[in-house]
Amino acid sequence: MEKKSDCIPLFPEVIEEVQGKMPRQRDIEKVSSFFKVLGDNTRIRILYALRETEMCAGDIAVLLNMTKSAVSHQLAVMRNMHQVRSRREGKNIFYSLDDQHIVDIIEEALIHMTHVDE
Amino acid sequence: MEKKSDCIPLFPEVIEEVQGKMPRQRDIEKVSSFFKVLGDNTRIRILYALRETEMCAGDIAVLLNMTKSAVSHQLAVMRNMHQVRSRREGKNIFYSLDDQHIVDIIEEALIHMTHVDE
DNA sequence: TGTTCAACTGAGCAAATATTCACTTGTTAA
DNA sequence: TTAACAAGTGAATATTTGCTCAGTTGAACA
Repeated sequence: MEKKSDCIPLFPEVIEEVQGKMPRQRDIEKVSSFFKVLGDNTRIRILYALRETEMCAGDIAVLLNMTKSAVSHQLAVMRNMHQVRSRREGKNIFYSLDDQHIVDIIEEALIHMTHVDE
Repeated sequence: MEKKSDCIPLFPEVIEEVQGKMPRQRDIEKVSSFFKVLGDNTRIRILYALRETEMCAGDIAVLLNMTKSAVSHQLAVMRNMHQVRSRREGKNIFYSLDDQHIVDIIEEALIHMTHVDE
């Protein structure tokens, strides 16, 4: 691997120790990808909507005042990340949160943010 | 507010009820901004490094094999979001995680992601 | 005071990404 | 089978954003 950093190590032993305790790049990538999907206004609004009840795609678009295409694209992203799941019923496709884990995360985030003044 | 959605409400009563339970846009913005900062490979690596110990900016750059400028920019973003804090000691500036909350979040995320097969 | 070094910062650029637009798919009912 | 409608999709566009480059700031020490 080529050297890109323009810094001289100040505490090489610290760097080495931390180096050894870093998670695998593969796992880090998973974590940041997961958070990246949460880091968008539209997608977070969809999650907070689905926290209340399942909804069909078109109604989500109405709720968020967006086109169904834009919503569809975002739902696909969230489905790939297993944050939402879908179920077809006739012409409609209903979306809901994929599991309890995602509920916990957005619930806790909201509590934290609401209580942070600024 | 202008109408942008190209969909006809299928369950207007559901939409209205969810509408009433949505968090304030202000809070939603805070949450998504917070996650957006977590949704980057470089920044997540910095957080996992600081989980072990405080480090000075240059050593973080060496650890991640990046320029100090690139790291500095990201540290500024994270400092603004209160995810890391800094402390000057002579010519060095040491960075550490801002509070226990951020530790919990990245800890739980890692556990979750590590256990998700794919 | 002047030099050195760690770190920060603003402007610019290249890559990533959210939305739009036009079109396709899949289902229901006439 | 055809019409109507909900939803998905690919390409194009516009915006966001991470990194580089060049220069600045602040602290230690000769």
